[in-house]
Amino acid sequence: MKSGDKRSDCPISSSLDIFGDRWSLLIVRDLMVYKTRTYGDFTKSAERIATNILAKRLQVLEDNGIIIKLPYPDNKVKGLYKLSPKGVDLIPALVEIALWGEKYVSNPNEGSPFLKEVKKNKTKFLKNIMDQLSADDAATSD
Amino acid sequence: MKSGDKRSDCPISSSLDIFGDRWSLLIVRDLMVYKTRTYGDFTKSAERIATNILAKRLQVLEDNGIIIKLPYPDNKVKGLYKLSPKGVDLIPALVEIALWGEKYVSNPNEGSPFLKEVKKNKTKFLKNIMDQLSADDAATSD
DNA sequence: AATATCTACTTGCATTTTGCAAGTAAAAAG
DNA sequence: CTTTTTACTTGCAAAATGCAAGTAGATATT
Repeated sequence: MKSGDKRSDCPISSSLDIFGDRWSLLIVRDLMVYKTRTYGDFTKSAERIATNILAKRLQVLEDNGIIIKLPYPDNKVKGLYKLSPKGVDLIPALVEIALWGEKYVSNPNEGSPFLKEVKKNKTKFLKNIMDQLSADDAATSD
Repeated sequence: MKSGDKRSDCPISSSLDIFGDRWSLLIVRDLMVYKTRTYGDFTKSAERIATNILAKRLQVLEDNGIIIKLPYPDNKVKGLYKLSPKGVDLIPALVEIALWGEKYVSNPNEGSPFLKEVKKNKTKFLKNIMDQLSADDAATSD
């Protein structure tokens, strides 16, 4: 988990060194669904992450260039987190995990509208959402 | 990590409740690459998992129906682990994680032959490897 | 048959991570 | 000027991780 210690050169292993825990990908999920989030927003998600864990995960994700912290417009206390391009590129993996989870471990009667779209046309869904999040990137960088 | 406690109904969250740690998906990776492994084989992988952790992860993965433990032919000590169909279905997620890792956190000069194939034709690669592992399923179940 | 070795674990213990509850400091709102 | 909101930090108990060593039964060796 600390930056610098890679267990091996395997890309899967190196990836898991960064986000192989129970929380990191949920943060990415929230940023995929909502585009931007404040610290407080994250604490309100269904899984109820503890604030100390949240702070650490946000730091690791930021250190690894997966998320970006921006100042909140006209407010010096709040911050706004969003996915970087590197973070946006995690969406295909996230979607595959979601599909697996829905198939094998989810309540059958609560299919999310998101996953319904994914199953209708995965390629189209990915292009749409990734383009959208990338467009936000371009917008905020000027 | 214990069976039974789901943090929420989100399929991503529920999936991570099972394999959201630094080791589980490496076990799945080894079974994807090598088809079958003994306990000792796993301990020889590059990341050098400790034997107590390995035993626990194998148990959790077996409890969750992701891997299957078979007797080793003509040997009462050894066991042979392999992916179940549910485990085989994790391969698309694993491949996306590998692609992300190769793009962002891997040594640029060591592209695996596996990933080269994936990048040439992802759909074909997935079909081939998943069919192959499923065929092994059918063979061992009679 | 006796012994050594191999295989799959288990156990003990130190370290690290997680999780909960409470606290804090600065900005914003009233 | 006081209260509230926001983003954290801190202290501490519990759980997970990691290392090293131990064990028990099957297998190979002499």
